Amino acid sequence: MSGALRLDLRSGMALKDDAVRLLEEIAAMLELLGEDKFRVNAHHRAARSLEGFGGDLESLVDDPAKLKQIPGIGQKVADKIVELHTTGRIREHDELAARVPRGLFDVLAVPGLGPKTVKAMWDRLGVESIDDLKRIIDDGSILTLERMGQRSVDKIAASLEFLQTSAERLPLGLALPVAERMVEHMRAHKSVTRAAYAGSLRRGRDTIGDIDILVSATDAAAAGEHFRSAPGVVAVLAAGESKSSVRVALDADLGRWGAEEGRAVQVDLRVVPEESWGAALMYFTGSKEHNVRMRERALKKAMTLNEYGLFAQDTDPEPPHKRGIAPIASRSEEEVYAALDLPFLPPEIREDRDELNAGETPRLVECADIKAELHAHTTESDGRLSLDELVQAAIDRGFHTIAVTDHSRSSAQAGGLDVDRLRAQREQIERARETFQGRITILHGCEVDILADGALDFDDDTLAWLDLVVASPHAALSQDAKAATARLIKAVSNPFVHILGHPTGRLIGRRKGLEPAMDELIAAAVEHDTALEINAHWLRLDLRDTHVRAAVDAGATIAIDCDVHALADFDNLRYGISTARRGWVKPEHCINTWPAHKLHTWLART
DNA sequence: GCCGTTTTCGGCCCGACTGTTTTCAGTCG
Repeated sequence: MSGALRLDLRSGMALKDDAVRLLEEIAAMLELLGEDKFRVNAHHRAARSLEGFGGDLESLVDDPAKLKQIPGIGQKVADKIVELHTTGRIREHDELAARVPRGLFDVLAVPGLGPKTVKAMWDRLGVESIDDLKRIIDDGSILTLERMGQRSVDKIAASLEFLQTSAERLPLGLALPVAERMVEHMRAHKSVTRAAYAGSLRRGRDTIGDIDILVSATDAAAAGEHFRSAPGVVAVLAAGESKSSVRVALDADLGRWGAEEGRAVQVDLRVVPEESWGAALMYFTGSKEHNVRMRERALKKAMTLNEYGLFAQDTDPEPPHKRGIAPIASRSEEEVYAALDLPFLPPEIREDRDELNAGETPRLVECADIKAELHAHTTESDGRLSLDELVQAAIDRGFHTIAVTDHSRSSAQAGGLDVDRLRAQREQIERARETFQGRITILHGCEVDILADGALDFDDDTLAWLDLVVASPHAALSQDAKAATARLIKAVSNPFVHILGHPTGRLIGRRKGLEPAMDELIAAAVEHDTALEINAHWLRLDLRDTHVRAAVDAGATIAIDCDVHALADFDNLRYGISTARRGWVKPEHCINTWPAHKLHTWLART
């Protein structure tokens, strides 16, 4: 196959996704073959760094020097990415794959099994798949391995069971309520002085692997016991002095998400002394990569950082907190950052994406900044709120503007409006404007379908007549990257379109959505002054964080909208805000924060 | 394999828990 043809086939995010996967696999295979651990780690790190890279790999591949500017990517990995781009393969990966059975990746994914154990199973017992693992458990031969007793086997068997039900990461919107209940549960205990959730949940990632709960308590043992007996706990995985792990059933409060029944989420508890709260919260909030950077920075300043605090470095191998040494900083995160000559960094940006060079604490957008909802449905299409109910809900939230944006005709399953119904809706809008006069601005908009070829559902006259146009893709969401790029660029280039709604159409864990060349789409949005939406529903969060960062860097305008269909959807704002903050969105970038006059002037620009 | 406000060579973050061990290896975050 020629390079040119291959180039056409590979675009959008495909190259990045493939590179991340192959680099991770190279790392895993090197590890299973017992290769140098620093080389293994370098591949892990390159993959993680690439994953967080928001730009288009495509545009960098012609200039390997630019590839090398991505942290963790040096000459060798850059060469591999170029090789992947031009040939569709990485020779080193092929060679390793010929030596390491693919099924071992599944075995490696079993909680509690790491490379050392899997390698021993493979070398000594010929395990090459999950089925082989089950076989050596059933026939008892697993017990012949070094350091392998019945208790370990029982844990592996339980992990295999767990994998059947909870292999995927959990959407933020399902995890956060569980975490908040657990924090409340811990605060209710008399010995608990502080409680908070940490981890990727506190960083606001769109999905989370497990929930981290941090508490300080006067009686650590009692707090741990209280934790392990919380409502919903279905299994206790670990019960140490300062650390406990449990699994909590998820199906208790899922309501309309019946499909999630039977799932469980792991919740970890750490009990720390009150005086270490800040260092511990920082440590357990992560990310891992951010923490590594922080420790490296501490070392350069002759200090050492752990979850108990920041300490002056010495040569004693015993951890400083066990020797009664007073930390330089530990009580609050602010204190620790300050001692390392850093501004406080909000949890959402702690991803080792250059945040240590921020200079000052960035003023990121907050829920309280949001003064307008610009994407909302009523009973006229597939919403559950009447027009008056919608408007009242917006007033209750202190908004100065609410836009009514029911679906257009092509979204027939959602009761989309044709031109006649849309025109007729204006009468309702006018009546509501009288009813709520002086209390809020009601905009008559529409969420107009972007058809597969990028054409919109209504002609320009109709679009121009509306106060606000949200253009969104709803169908043909599996078209190839090239078609998707052209389609979305055509939409944002339409002078009557104000906002590109849920640009990719992804549904987290369920549907991948479109994969346009994001740099090109962002550039077009900047050129035509079209806002890119962060759809706040926790199943969408679309744009995703890394693309938001790329958009902000390119000078794009952002809209954060709840895509309201029911009253509770307004509460999804927090998830959209998390994603925005992860993308370094400041209030001035986001049209929903603008004062009424500025927003209305911007909308009326055409 | 990456990286450099002490370095282009020689380093590479830190601690808790578990299970199997008479002192520690493996895993996890």
